[in-house]
Amino acid sequence: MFKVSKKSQYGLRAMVYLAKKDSKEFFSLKDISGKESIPFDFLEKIMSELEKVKLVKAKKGIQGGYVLARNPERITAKDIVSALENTTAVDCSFCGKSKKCLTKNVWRKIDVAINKTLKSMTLSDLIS
Amino acid sequence: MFKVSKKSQYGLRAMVYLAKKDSKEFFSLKDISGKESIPFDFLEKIMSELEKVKLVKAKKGIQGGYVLARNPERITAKDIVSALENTTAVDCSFCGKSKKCLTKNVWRKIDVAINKTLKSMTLSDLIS
DNA sequence: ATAAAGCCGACAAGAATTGTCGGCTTTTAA
DNA sequence: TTAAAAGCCGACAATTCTTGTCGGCTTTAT
Ligand code: FES
Ligand code: FES
Repeated sequence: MFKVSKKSQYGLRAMVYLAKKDSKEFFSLKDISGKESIPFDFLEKIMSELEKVKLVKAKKGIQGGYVLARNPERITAKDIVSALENTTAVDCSFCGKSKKCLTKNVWRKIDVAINKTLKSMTLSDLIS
Repeated sequence: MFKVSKKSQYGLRAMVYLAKKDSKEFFSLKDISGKESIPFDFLEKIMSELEKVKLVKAKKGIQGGYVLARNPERITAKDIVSALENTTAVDCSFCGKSKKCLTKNVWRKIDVAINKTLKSMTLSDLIS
């Protein structure tokens, strides 16, 4: 519970890697997975998801790879994590039955705190 | 990821239930599990863990059950969740290899935010 | 003495996470 | 124009975590 998934760890590390380069150059999965010690096939899925939400651009073929889709200061940790996780913190099957639940507020506040924290950090912040 | 476990949901609900009663009376697993729709056997393990860290007192035999070990205003959501979960938010196998990791700060801040939030709410707050 | 409880350890089912594979398409460079 | 380098995609396998169950034991009030 509240444990950071490998997927998000890998995803954020890969994005920070690209942000550090800060160029129009494309970097391949092979390169990223090697430098960041991320399982190649797993990273492929991760980058594919990040591409679908337009955080990175992909190019096929020789000299292909990935590049950030926008400036590091316009990509937050939340953008990345939200793209990779089904981020519905509380999923309570009892909520329907209980008129006014005294515990829901706890989980809601945690949800808010997590999202606020994630939103407050951009890739640019992380590499500076 | 960052999903609230049933275990903590159940644990907190059970503790709030006891806090609402706010008496020296003992309430049985049967009672709590019935009123809060929590699987009996699962709740038994949960309460047993809460007893081990002295958040509740248990009494065996007829008329036995559980009661809060101290005042609701002296029990925080964090006390309860920490007792039930292995709460090491980040567990990164790459940390050893990377001299200075640019992403660790993200996870550390989230950890802080979660704990601060949990710590800020007592059972007494929740039932008022 | 008996019944109502909690205690404990083992274990089983289910779900989520993590990782792998094979074959496909696109792109570039020789 | 063809071969190699890359990304794309869907399926699936391994592992781990969560959730739940069970049987037998001990303690306690009546
Ligand atoms: S009833 Fe769903 S969180 Fe309380
Ligand atoms: S290397 Fe472990 S969190 Fe970055």
